[in-house]
Amino acid sequence: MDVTPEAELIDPPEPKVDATAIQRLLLERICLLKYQPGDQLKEAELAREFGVSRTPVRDALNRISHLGLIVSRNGVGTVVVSLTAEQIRHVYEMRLELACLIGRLSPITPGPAHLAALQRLLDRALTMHSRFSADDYLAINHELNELIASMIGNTSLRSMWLQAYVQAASTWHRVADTMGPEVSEALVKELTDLIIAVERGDAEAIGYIQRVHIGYGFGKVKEVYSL
Amino acid sequence: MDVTPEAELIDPPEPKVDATAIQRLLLERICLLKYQPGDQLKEAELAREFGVSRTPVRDALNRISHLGLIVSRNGVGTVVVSLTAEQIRHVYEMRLELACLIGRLSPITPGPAHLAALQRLLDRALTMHSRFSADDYLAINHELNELIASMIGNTSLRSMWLQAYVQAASTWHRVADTMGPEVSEALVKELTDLIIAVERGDAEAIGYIQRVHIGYGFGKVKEVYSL
DNA sequence: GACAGTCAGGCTGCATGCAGCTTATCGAGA
DNA sequence: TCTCGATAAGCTGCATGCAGCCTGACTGTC
Repeated sequence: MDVTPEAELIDPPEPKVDATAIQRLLLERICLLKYQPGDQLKEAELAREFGVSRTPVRDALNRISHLGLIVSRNGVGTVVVSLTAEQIRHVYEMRLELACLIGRLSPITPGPAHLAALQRLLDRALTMHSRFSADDYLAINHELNELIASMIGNTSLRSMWLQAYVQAASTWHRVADTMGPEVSEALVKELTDLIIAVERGDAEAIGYIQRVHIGYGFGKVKEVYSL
Repeated sequence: MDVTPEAELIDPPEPKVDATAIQRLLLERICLLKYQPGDQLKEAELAREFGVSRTPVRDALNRISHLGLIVSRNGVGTVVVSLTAEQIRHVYEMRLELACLIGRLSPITPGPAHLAALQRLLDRALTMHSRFSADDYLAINHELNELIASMIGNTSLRSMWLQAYVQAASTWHRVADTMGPEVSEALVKELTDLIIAVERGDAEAIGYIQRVHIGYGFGKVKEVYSL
């Protein structure tokens, strides 16, 4: 990991990294399973990686601590924790309910931008379908979720939706190994359904499509965690 | 733990204040309207008050920043922000839905401890009823909400319930002035209903009682904010 | 060989100083 | 008098050093 000063001058990969950027990066890494339960997030190490001091890293860790996905203990370290089986079930049961609220609380009708974004995701999903990759699947799913969030009119619901998504995503590390092309097909079908719903301007359908998809994922999680 | 009398006279009455304690205190002050929108939470000032440096204060502020009730801007300061009328409506609509989920997602049957706590709150509410005080009302309501949260079995729902409560509570500063004995009566009725439900072991009723109460509060908020 | 005690290494929590940004105030010029 | 620019004060963001707490390894003893 030692880098010569010369190499450091040559390799400044992340310009302008502040606490907010670090927060987003850490959360993304958790969702994309770059960090998995048990991994240690050492402040000094992350500070070196981002080329900053420990302070903004600490700030970022504090800001995402409310999600319950990381725990800092004095003298020990900051580790990514795995939700208990009960917590996982609770999060998924909650997501099923939240999905149904998307169409009921201040629904917004998606525009052409949403449709185009969905088309792009569908293209990527179809491309991946020929050669499945868990990482790609997670990335597409991640972007899809943010897109769905942007279609949620109720700001409070949107916040909780994103929160529950991150918590659920953090549990997929044990599912990722068992994932095959069938989840890719399910993703294609989900995106197709969403595109149809958006084309028809059926905002209410979006939530229910999400509910179906979450239920599907819940089933896979149940198997792995024997809930 | 023993302190010399001299030190006790000099020292502030808050021993062992770390970032977690400051976090709880700040949130409580927001819920109890000690801090209102527009107020500045200066790190240095809070640090002096709690007898610590700016660092744990910063950590506490960062941890509660996800609620959207405070905003820090470089060079300006950290201020308590007022939710927009739309956000307030969204939070309340969300709380109405969350209340209905209490009895559906992993309901837990309250025990004698919950009943006793409710009785104590009812006593305090009845005492206050003879001489109304907005501060006392908010304090009782605050403790009641934490008690309700302890009756929510689904951990994810509990977290979101508390989150939505804090956001709603931060908007009551404009309602507090118009509050009179009638809200005290409503609180007494709510507590009475809750006690009856708990005595009957009717866990499902708790959520619906809450929903009624939230709807009542929503009505008052609507008037003040002309939603 | 087993076990308990000790010590060193490493990590987070906290204190403190500096830099950068923003705003308000004051003064000079038109 | 009004306007605009400079300046100073204050706040947050960041860097850095120290203290306290855990843990794991090592060693001396039984």
